[in-house]
Amino acid sequence: MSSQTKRLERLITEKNGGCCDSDIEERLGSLRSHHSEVPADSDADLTALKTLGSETRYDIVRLLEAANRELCVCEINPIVEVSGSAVSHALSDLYDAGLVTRRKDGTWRYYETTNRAEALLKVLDETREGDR
Amino acid sequence: MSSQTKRLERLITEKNGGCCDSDIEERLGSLRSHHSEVPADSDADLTALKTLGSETRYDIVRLLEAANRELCVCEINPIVEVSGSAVSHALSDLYDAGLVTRRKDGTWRYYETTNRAEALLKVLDETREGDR
DNA sequence: CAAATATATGAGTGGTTGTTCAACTAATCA
DNA sequence: TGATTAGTTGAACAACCACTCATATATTTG
Repeated sequence: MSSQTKRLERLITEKNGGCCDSDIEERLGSLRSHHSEVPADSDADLTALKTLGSETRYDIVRLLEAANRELCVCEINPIVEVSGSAVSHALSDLYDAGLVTRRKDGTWRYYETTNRAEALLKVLDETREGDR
Repeated sequence: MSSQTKRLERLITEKNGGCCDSDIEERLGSLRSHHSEVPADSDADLTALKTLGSETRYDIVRLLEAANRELCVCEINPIVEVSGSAVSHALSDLYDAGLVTRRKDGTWRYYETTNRAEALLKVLDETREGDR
């Protein structure tokens, strides 16, 4: 028995007044089944969170959301304090992560937030310091 | 004039048929004001996103959410595939980020998701591949 | 077609992050 | 008090990330 399950045995013993092997298996099985409920494409979730969780990219998405319309790269560039190249990298990452859409118009490129990005920002606004 | 604003001048010229310095200033001012709407504690947002955006920590929060009750560290340890120390680090980070609560009971430590964490997971579930 | 422009992409690099190992604290119990 | 146990913390290090610079692509214009 691993040291991990020994601790669990002790917890069950203390709580239930006793513990046999099947109790441990049952508890572990229950926890594992919870764990397997993790959505199939949790990778997409992780990418979205990771991508939005960097200052430059977060700033850009906030700007797009506040503007409430698609913005040209040349409108974003002068506002964000990194090189044009960094903005381009950031927008590309955001696009790959499903957080912005892209539209070409001649030599201009327009970006706009997706529902997912907007929903995430909304939740952040709504749960600010209102934690349990 | 910076190269950044030259591009913007060209965009306004093409779209409006003309562009003077005040047009550029007006557009820049508008964009800057949008940008300043970024919530005061965007740091907390960034921390939350960054913290939830790592596989181990995301897994733990998903487990806590699915269990729908507080879990002891010794219940989390056998499920997640990293060392107990890594789980402890992860839980500590999640706590600092406002994504889980902590409760001590003798030598045991119980963790549970916060509203913020639950709300974020819910949005991820609701916006999965339903992007615009 | 050549020049200019808007943006994208790749390589390189310093800084950040997630993990493990070892040492530590706090609580229980003999 | 000493031993045991649950969990935390710090140091160290490999892996990863975000930036800049240089270069490339695609579109428009002369």
